[in-house]
Amino acid sequence: MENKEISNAVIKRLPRYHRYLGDLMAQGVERISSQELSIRMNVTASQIRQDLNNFGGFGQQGYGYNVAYLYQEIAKILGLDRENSMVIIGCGNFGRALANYQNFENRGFVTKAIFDVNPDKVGNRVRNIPVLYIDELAKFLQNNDIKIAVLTIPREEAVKVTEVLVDNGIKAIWNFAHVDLDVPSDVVVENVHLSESLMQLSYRIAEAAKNKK
Amino acid sequence: MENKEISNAVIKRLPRYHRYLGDLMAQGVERISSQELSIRMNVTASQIRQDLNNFGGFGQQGYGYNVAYLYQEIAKILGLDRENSMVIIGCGNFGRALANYQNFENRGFVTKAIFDVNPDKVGNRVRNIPVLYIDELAKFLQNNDIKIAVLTIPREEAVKVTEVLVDNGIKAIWNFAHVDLDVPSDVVVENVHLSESLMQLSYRIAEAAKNKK
DNA sequence: TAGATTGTTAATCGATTAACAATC
DNA sequence: TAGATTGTTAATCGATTAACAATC
Repeated sequence: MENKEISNAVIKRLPRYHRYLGDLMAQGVERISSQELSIRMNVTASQIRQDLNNFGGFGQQGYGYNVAYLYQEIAKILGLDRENSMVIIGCGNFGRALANYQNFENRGFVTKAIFDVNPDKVGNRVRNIPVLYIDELAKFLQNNDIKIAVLTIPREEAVKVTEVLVDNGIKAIWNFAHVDLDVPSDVVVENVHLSESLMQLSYRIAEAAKNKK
Repeated sequence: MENKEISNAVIKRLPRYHRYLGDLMAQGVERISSQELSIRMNVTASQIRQDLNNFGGFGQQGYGYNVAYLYQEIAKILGLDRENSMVIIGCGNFGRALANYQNFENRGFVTKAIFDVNPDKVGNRVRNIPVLYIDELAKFLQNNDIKIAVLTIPREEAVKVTEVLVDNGIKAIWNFAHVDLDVPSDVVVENVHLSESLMQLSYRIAEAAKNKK
């Protein structure tokens, strides 16, 4: 009820905590202090404690944090304790690459179908996931409980398909199209703008070159 | 010389300005005020003016900004006015997807070669880009002026290959491997952690579900 | 108990927004 | 010139870091 409104900065850091804790578990580490973890992750111990305390007290004074327990709690916070069914829109190189990525499935992100406009691709399977014709998307969404739609299609198509998705109750979109989608406030969009990421890298190269002079 | 140290928040927004200005150009818009642009981009006009003034005064009082000019200036700031040659390490689904992405080339990011451990893949071509054996990487870097190395390989391999890259003078890494690379301070790394992006989306889904109750 | 380390409050730092004088 | 809008300074807001009392 009383929602403290977690800041975006914190949310972005959660998956990284999850990863480091998973690595620690794999290394057989049982407990860790915010201090030790801060050194490994190259952040401040204060930040770690502040971040975690947004969600509750997971540690114990004088002891630190139990790695396995904290790992599990963060997984819960991130919603990794349930299945997130997905559809991928666009069976191009990217769509197929994502469909083939076993790792997502391990974390509960299961792709149920891939959709494409190209009739030649329809009927194929990618790692046992059926490729369906894009016109069947609306019906598919009505008949299946899909949590996430992944958009790996060009911008114009992405804008059009988003309407179909929203009209058919999709509440989460993972958007690889290079466009800002306009959706109702109860639909969450996570953008992956690869060309923007590449441009940031390019900026830093240019900056480094300038500083050398 | 006097480097004002541009904040990360600003750098992240630059590509988005670039995109919106490109769209405006395509729409035939010649001039735009920070106010108009702020409405389209859903940010404050103040932020736009502050951001741009980190790099110089590109506007004119009483007029606003010339779209084509500002577009070009931001492109320069982002280093898009020169060629950024790349190599892609890993000819899996992702490596091939990136190699096939024509859009990068249009912005000056040209892939010169793809490297892989699998001898079966070596000798093939992806859109005319040769696939070479990973053992030839060091020699290739010595004989070619490569700006960016793109890592689309598993984490353990990524860590190993990074050593080869750094030893052979690579100063920029676009890292798709789910690991934090340890590099000297003059090497810039831009991470694309897809599973972290997906987890953030998952968090927001979980959060929305909680708030509904 | 003494030592360690959390949870949390207070202080600092940085980024965003507001305001307005400068100027086209 | 009058109106519009920038460039920039000042005010506010939020996030990070420091400090320390609580407590295991």
